Order: sequence, then C-alpha cells, then structure tokens
Amino acid sequence: MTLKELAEMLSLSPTTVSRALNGYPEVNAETRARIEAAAHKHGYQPNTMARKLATGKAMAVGHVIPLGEHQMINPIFAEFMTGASEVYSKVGYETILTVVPEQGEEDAYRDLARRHSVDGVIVHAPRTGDPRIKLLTELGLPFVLHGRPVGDDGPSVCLDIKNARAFRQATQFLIDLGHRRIALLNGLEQISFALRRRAGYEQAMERAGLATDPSLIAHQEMTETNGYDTAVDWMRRADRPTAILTSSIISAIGVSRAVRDAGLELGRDVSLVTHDDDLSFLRNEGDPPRFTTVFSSISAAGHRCAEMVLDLIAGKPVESEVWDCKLIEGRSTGPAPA
Amino acid sequence: MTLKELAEMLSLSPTTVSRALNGYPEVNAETRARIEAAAHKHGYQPNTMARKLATGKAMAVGHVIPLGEHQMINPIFAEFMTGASEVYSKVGYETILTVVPEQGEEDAYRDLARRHSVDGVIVHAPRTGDPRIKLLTELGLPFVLHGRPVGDDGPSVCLDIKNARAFRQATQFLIDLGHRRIALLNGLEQISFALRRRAGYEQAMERAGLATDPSLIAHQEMTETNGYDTAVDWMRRADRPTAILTSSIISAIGVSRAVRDAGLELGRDVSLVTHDDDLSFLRNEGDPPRFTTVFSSISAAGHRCAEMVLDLIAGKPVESEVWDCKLIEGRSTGPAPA
DNA sequence: CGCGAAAACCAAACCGCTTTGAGGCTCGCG
DNA sequence: CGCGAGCCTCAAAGCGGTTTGGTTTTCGCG
Repeated sequence: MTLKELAEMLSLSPTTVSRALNGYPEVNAETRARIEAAAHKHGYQPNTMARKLATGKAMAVGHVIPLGEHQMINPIFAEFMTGASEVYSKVGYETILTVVPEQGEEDAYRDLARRHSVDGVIVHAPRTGDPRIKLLTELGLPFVLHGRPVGDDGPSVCLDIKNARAFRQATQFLIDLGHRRIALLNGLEQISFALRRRAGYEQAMERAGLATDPSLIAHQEMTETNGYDTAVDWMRRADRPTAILTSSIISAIGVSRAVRDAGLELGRDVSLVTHDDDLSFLRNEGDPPRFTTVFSSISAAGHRCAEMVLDLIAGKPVESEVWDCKLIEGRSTGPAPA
Repeated sequence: MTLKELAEMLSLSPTTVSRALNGYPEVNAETRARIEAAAHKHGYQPNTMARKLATGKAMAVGHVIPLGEHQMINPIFAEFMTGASEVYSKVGYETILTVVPEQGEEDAYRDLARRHSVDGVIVHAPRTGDPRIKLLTELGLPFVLHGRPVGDDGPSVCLDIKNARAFRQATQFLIDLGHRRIALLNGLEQISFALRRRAGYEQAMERAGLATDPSLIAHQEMTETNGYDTAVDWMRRADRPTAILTSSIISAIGVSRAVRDAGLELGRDVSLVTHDDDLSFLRNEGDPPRFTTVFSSISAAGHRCAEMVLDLIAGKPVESEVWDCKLIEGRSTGPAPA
C-alpha cells in the first residue's frame, strides 16, 4: 500500500493525503478524518526509505560500539542502549547499532556520516586524546558524549557522572572506617571515567595523609575473572589491603569470590565499595544491600543521552549534565580490622 | 557529494558512474578506474536512503528485543547481537535494534515490515504458542528463529542448541556421581529452551528411576539475585539437594554465593552444573574451570544466525541447524556426599 | 566495403514520499 | 454584484540513487 494508491482510492491527491497524515493544518477536518480512517483500515504505513529521502532526515541515531580486546563486549553498553532505544522508539526514531573492532571505529563514524544513515550519534567512553570528537565535529554529525572528554576538546555536549567525587567519597568513607591500605581496581586506564575515579581516590588518600601504593592500583577490563585474579594476588600478600574499591559490580563479584576463597569475610576482614551501574541482571539487592556502592543507573543515563541527542538533532540548545552518584551503605564494608 | 556531482566532475553520466561503482560489466576498465579514483579522492559514499529507495532493499536486519518484567534486559541478547552485527557490517548491512515492552513486540514487527525498514529479522527465544512466527509468515518478512519453536508452527528456519540432550547429559553426569536429589534452576517457563532443558532433566531422572521433586524445580528470570534467593531456600532444607543444575552462568554465580553463605562448599557438599553461553565478561575460566558446564557460545550463534538470515534474504536455501553442547568438567562437581 | 554484433555510454523513467507554488471555491463585505 | 481573503486541494518538482531502453562507436568478418 503506497501513498499514491491510498490517494487514488480516496479520489484525492497524494499531497492532501500526505498533509493529512502528517498533521498539517491546511486540510479539512472531515477530509482528514476520512483519510485517517482509510489509512488505518488498510494498514498504510509510509515507506521509511522514501520518507527519509524526501525529508533528508535519517530518523535514526547511531551507536558505534567497539569490541575490546578478547572480543569483549561491555554489558554496560547493552544496558545503556536499552534505555536509549526506548526513547528513540517513542518518537519514531530507529536505533542503528554498529559493532566494529576498536581500530575501525573512526571509519564507522565516517561511513555513517557520509552515507547519511543517521542524524546523530552517541559516543561511548571517551578516551585520552580521543580522535572521535574532532572527527565528528568535522563531519558535522551531532553527537552526545557519554562520559566527559579528557582535556579540552572544544565544546561538546556530554552526560557524565561525578566520577572523581564519587570515588573520593567512597575512599573517604573507607578512611573514616579506619582503613589505611586501600586498593583500587579500576577500568581500562585511558578511558575518561577511570582517570577521574583514580583522581578522586588519590585526592582522598592524599588529604588523609595516606600514601598510595602503586601495586594496589590495577587497570583492566572489568570482568569477573579479572576481578578475581587481581584480588587473589592482593589477598595473598602479607600486607594485604583491608579495603578495595572497584569500578564495576562485575569486578566486585570477582573480588568477593577471591576474598572468600582466601578464607576471609567481606565486610569484616576486607571491606569493598564498588561503583554500581544498576545492571538489571546483577542488581545489588538486599536490605541492607549486599555491597556498599556509589550508585548511578546506566540505563537512566542512556535514556537521558537519547533525549539529549534528539534535542541536538532538532536544533534545540542542549546543556551538558553531570550527575551525582549516591553512596549506599551495604554489607560489604565495616571497620578496619585491628 | 552526490552521484550527479561526481558524474559532472568527470564529464560522465550518472548512469555510468553508478555502474562503475557497483561493478557492472559494461564499463570500460579505464573509465572505471578513473571513476573509482575520483570517488575515493572525494570521499564519495552513496546516500543510503536513496539507494534503498531505488533498490527496494533496506540493507538492514532487525532485532526486536522485548523488555521483560522489571525492565530486565538479557545480557545474553547483547552478546548474541555482537556476533550478528559483525556479520552484517561486513556485507554492508545495518543492524536495527528495537527495544519494546513485551506486549508491544508484535506491533514492532508489523511496523518494521510495513515501513520496509528491514529486509529480515531475527526472532529471539520463541515461546509456547508464539504469535510472532505466524505474524512474520503473513507479513512475508524473512526471519530466523534463535531457538526452536515449540510445537508445530510450520516450516521456519531456526538455529538452536540441543537443550534437552545437554541437560540430560548434565543430569546423567550428576547421577553417575551418585547424586539423587538434583534441583533444576531454569529460565522462564514458557520459553522454548527452558522447556527442553527441563524435559532433558526429567528424562535422565526417570531413566535412572529417580523421582523429580517439584519443589526442586524453579523457573525464573536468570539474575544473580534470583539464583541466590532460590538456592538459599534450598540450602536451608533438611533434605537439601546435593546437586543443582542452572540455565545460566549468571544464576550459577548466585547459587554459588548461596552455597558458601550456607557454610557449604561447591564441588564437595553441593555439586553444580550450569549451562554456559560464554559471556565475555563472565567467562568460566581456570584449569580446570570454575564450573562444570554444558557449553555453547552465544556469540557464535549470533554470528551464524546472521549468516542464515542474510542467505534467506538473498533467496538462497537455508537449513535449520541444531548444535551440540559440550560438557566440560570443572571444579563445581564431585561425588555425592555420603 | 558493408553489415551486424559487441562495447561503451547516456537520457529518462522510476522508487515513494514531501513540499512548493498555484489554482478553484466559498464566503463576507462594501 | 464584485472582489479579495481564506480555505482546500492539486500538479509537479524534487530527494539521490538504480535501471531500462536506447544511441553511438568500434570492430570483426564475409
């Protein structure tokens, strides 16, 4: 069923039918009703491609997700995308997903822009010296950063959480409990959020006059196994840390397993504070919850980023946002052992 | 840069340029080279929308993923999609993601079909009496099922693993170790794979002359917390199971935590066999690995499903496939306690 | 030399929708 | 009654490609 057929069926011109269905004012109310009824009856839906071509809008937002080493796909992306996709769907936009090896990322954006496949994109996890920001600016493709850029990369719209602040608070919380040897299990070093979290941690340590031990800081992909392995090493040390900060609940689960395997108890022998993205399949449940966390919902972030990029596409002014994390006390922390 | 501009620049007709770039034979080799060079130099990429409209092909595959209750998004989908997206990208297809509340799923497919946004779709996790199969057949939209349909829903192409066989083997493995009280922690009841896994489990039990205790069978969304909560209950019972089967490594992690919290040890007091989809961020690592599993890579499945749907779109004949799972012995199983 | 076929290229139609610029009609008012 | 103002409706021109159906040129061969 095409617009033309529908128009013929109603003995009207395609113009009128198009206007009626798109809510333009210059159509008789009665005619409009007739057209809408017929469209609905015959299940007419405009051909997206034709409409896109005619309007020049792709009606789609792109998400390029890079495969890390080991084909690792961050489950956090998935959660974020869910939040975002819901928003797009609601306004008739499509979500276009491009999965590429990390080195192909720039080409992916370039292609999207040149082929006019999307009206805007979301850029995940900006890194140090990230080339994507400059590229997208040049390409003139509207974009929203999820995570603040590192350094000064010109004015771009981003949504981030207060990573430094959250980790400063978390560290302070542990210090207040009497901990002195505090380890940090962070995400990949060059990524913006990891840098900020580390900075927050170091600030708190410094303010308390505590030295940071480089061997108690690890940067790695946030998998359960990585968390486990690192924590196992730490637990074996004579001067083992009495508290650990982790950047993801996934690593935290690994750490938690290592602690037990070492015959120790979380919250008594070793304290743990983790960042919690509120992954739907790994919720930090219980009352009090299992882990002490700094919390910020990743799917809410996806939701908001989607709204922001849509506003950007619509030409509305958009302000960057930086959200607070919430410190939630759970059962994984306690006073430092004597 | 449009085709026309490029053609003018070269003093050629759009026809010739189009043919040259799309590899049609009726173009002088020399001319073709000239055209290709110019296209590359000016970074010409055909406008996707125009091309789609002209050819009538959307050059895209759709994945509709339903949000379960509690906004649960299955991380397994994410991993599957990664495998699939890579394949699409390689042949210049796009991945279109639609996230909808469960009840909106049918409309989502209907819209995709009527608007010609995609050339084909992947259907995830068919359920009992799944309306999607009939719908897509009616709509004439090529599709590949990930998971076998329940009952006879006409001829459709699917990719599945031998769920019943895997769980029969896993159960038999436990029985051979002397276990008698074996619990099953399964996925949501109406989903195809859960039904088959349960059937396999029951067959093995029956063959061994063992009664299945309905209170030792649970169907639920596969989250860590669900796994934990259920296992906690089981561990508290006087007649607690000595072995547990789980449908996902995520639940297995929850179970594992519950077992320890009960002061028991996995592989000694309680044995556990889980299905392992090989999630990249929750790999079952170690030597021997942490869990005894029935293994099948979900991203490989995504990869293959993508190839299948592309073949289907291309009009090639496609056969359904059912893959074997591999039983891998890890540290989570041992002889039944006396 | 003449003729038909093959090679190389092109003009124009088309895909299905939006949108511009132009009417035709009705109505109110001088 | 005549005329300008709205109100509706429409024909036609894009959007940027692909594809059909020529046309021109070259070439082989009797």
